Amino acid sequence: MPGADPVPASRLKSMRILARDFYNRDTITVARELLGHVLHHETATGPRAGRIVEVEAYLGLNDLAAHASRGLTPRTKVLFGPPGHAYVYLIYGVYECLNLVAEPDGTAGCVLIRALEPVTGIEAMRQDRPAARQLRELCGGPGRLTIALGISRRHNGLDVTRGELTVRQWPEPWNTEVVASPRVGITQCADWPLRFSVAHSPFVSLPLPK
DNA sequence: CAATAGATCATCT
DNA sequence: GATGATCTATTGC
Repeated sequence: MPGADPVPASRLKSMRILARDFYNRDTITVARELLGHVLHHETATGPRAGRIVEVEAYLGLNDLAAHASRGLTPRTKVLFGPPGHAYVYLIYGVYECLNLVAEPDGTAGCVLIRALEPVTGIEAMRQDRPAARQLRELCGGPGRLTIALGISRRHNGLDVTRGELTVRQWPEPWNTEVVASPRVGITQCADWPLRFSVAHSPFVSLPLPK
């Protein structure tokens, strides 16, 4: 059996959960400040968690790359709702992507979680992602990390300030260099630098920011 | 290492 | 009926 998790379950539970005020701000601030904190899913078979190292901000009506730019529809309802909730959608009929809703109730905005540094439940993640040969591939990509953590559309609309899916504050002070670069895989607003990643982290997804 | 094709379906036109 | 906020395997340089 390989090495133990960097963050054991007991330590995970002692970390404070980010409260709704954290998310009740402009989307870009929320996106940048999410870096370094820990996405935690308490599954039926135990905790799985990873430190957030890469995100993208998706704005409101003026951001044509954002689902919310089409206005209020059944799908985008959660994006226009209160902050601190999960927005999970199916992409290309195959993968699921996790976003965290920002901005006050009534204003759209969300942060796509793009990559994690795995810290808890690594063996369980590997079982669900056999294609990942390297640790860096386990949660390096929005579709990959949802599989690794067991997150799916059944989490859409969930409150992430309590319950099975939360974000926990990294306990130590952390000075990190944040890199801003264009978002991945979009055609509209393709030059807006709304992808934020931890400089020099080996867990950031491809293509690497410039 | 870079480019690309195929998988597959909810959502909106 | 077209279109993706992607991943993987495969091909080609």
